[in-house]
Amino acid sequence: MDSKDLPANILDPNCPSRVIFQRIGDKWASLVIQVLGDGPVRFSELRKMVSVVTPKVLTQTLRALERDGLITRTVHAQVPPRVDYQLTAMGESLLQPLSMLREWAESHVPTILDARDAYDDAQDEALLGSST
Amino acid sequence: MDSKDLPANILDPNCPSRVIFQRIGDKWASLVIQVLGDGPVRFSELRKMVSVVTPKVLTQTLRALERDGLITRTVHAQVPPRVDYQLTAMGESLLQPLSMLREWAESHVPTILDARDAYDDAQDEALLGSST
DNA sequence: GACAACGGTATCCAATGGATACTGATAGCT
DNA sequence: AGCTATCAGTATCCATTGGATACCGTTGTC
Repeated sequence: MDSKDLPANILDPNCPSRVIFQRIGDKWASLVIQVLGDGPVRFSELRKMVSVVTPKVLTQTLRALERDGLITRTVHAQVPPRVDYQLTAMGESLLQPLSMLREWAESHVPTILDARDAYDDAQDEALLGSST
Repeated sequence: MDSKDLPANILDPNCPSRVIFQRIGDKWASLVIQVLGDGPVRFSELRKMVSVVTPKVLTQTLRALERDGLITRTVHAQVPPRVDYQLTAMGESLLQPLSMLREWAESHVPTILDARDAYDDAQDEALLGSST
């Protein structure tokens, strides 16, 4: 069997769902969306809340999210400028799946840290053993 | 208020949950885990199923997942060699949150593609307008 | 003894991410 | 009038990562 029996396949590199899946998994995008879950936030606030992201990368992330229709960008004609970012309805629909992931991550922190320690110790021993 | 009233905070760059959250969001890791959801798979099979990933990057991904205790690596003493990768119990517990994300991605493909087209068209027009 | 199968490494180059400095408009202070 | 601060970004440069490709070691088969 091949991948034909899967529906809208994320495993197919030509399937747009894969691209979208990876946009969600982007290092900063998912954090931004979760921050915006509480309402509109302006650029400088986002920078503080999603620490530590450089302005260039934050801009890239926001543009990508805007392009995909997950957030809106509202410029207020003021000086100094004020730009608000806000989730769209589609963006909000991402909050729940994302928060499940976040909960998973938070609840498995200790187990994973233990696994890392054990793995690293095993590596160290293997190295020591091979040199003696 | 600051971030103190959030529990195990993903937004805090010093919190391990953030690192773990981003490992899950890794471009290849999440795909590998979903492929392994159906049972153990050997290296070369993984390469085919998670197309298109280079061996170097696949190895990096697998080592990282192994280190975090999400998968196990089993070497069979054969020639040619056979190495199976398999989810641990913790790895399996990730399947459900991941599949929710996958379902979200798959179901929103058309909307997002439309949003992209609209955005790109608007950009094009803005460019044309500014040059005339 | 050449070749194929498998699970990787090694090497090199391109793309991405990140640190830092800077811009442009204006309001407020001195 | 000039200096400074605020804000939302750009511009520039460098480090890290990701990716393409070639190659390796082992052993069974021809």
